[in-house]
Amino acid sequence: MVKVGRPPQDPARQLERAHRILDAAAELIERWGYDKTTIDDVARRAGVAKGTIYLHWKTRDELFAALLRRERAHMLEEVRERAPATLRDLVGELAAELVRRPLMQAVLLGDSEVLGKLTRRKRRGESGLDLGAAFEEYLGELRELGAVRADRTPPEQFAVLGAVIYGFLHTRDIMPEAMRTPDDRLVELIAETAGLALGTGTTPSGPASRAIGRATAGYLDTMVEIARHKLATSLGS
Amino acid sequence: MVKVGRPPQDPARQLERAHRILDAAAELIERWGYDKTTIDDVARRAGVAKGTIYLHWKTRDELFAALLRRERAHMLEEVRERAPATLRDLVGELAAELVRRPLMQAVLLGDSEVLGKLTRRKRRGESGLDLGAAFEEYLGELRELGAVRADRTPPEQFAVLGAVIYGFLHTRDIMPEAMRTPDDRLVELIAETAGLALGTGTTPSGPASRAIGRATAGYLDTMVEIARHKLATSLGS
DNA sequence: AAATGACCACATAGTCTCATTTGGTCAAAT
DNA sequence: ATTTGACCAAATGAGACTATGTGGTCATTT
Repeated sequence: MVKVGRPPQDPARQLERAHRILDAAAELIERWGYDKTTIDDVARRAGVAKGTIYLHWKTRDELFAALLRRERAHMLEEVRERAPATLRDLVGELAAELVRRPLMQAVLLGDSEVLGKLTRRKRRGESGLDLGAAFEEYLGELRELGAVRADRTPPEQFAVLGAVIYGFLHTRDIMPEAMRTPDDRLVELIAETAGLALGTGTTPSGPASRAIGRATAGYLDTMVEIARHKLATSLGS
Repeated sequence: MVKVGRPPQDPARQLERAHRILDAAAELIERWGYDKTTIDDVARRAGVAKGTIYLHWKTRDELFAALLRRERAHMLEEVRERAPATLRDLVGELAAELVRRPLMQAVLLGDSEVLGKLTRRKRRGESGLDLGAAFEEYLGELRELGAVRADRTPPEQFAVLGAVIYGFLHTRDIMPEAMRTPDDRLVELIAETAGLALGTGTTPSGPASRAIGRATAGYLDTMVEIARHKLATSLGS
């Protein structure tokens, strides 16, 4: 009884290859934009044949969806690792990640230079809605803990936060590079503005403070979990 | 000695005609956008011949520049009339005017649907810079009066304000109409956010309060003056 | 002098054709 | 069982030419 055919591959190697392909895609997209990045380019850069890419994803769009999901998952994981304990800090960490992640920024701002034809498709498709729902829930908790103003509904709070983050990031990349606020200062301004706009301005008591930290950690756990799950789906596991 | 030729026209009638032309242009631009609005359309709607328009402005672009300047002057006059006495109220009145003026909003947001090819030209050409300079001066005064936080430079304050206004207005017209915050509530949110983000949170004393009112009125006077002057230039006087 | 609208140069939109590129498949190689 | 790259249909782009529409002018009219 002799063995025939090639033995099955190590799934870990396959995953590693998927990530290598995504790395290649990320570099190319950041440099040339979605429209001008071809599957052949990606394959060449990743050191695999074109067909191999189609072993992982059925279409070009799915490849890029996976890329964006991975980016989001990494971003959220990074934020969670920094363990922000308040809304203000959470926003700060989020902003800090955003300014160093061109892809996430492009998605947030709907930058057609980078996203090309898929500019308007992914926007409210997923990030918008369930990210919004979970966040509003989190805001509700904070409100009961007296950590955010009670004179606005959670959807309004969410709108405020969205406007602040969106506004700062967009004006940033409209500005002539010369007179641009340095990134780290910008992040501070975003965090502080969000804190002032949403917070109550009072210092919470010890127990309340711990509860706030727990709520924030919980929110991040949820988000990371969702992001990871969606990523896993996109990597075909 | 007999009179020859046609008697000179009443300058007041000419001005009235210029405004009629601008009215026509405004309606058409708001409806069809800059690119799709032709001089012929404007002439027909205003009830004058095409050549007449060129008696007022040398090029199409100058006509539209005049239109935008008139709009801005009207907006600022309106705001001044409401006599806001604090930064918060100033922002509120400004926002209220913006949400009801599609053209100003288009300029602020760089809406290419409306502005077409001239999207990126007028932006930092004038509104951006000298509006910015005068505003930063005003912020400096408020700061010395203890009405705004001293932990940020005026350019930073300006950036914050820009981001807030920009962010709210942009997210507003991205949103599906259904789940949009009502305009009046949105204006409140903008004003309040700006107040919280820039203000010191303290209630100023009587004299300080009056000084703040005076500074605000002074700023508006300056802006109205500049706007009127530029408008006058654009109407060929 | 003031106003007009026929007129022109020119940019843009449309159409057709031909050459190249690209997403996706699959028989062959390992 | 995996991986590959030659292969194909379909999309995209380049080129050449025409039709249309538009900003701006100016001889003519009032």
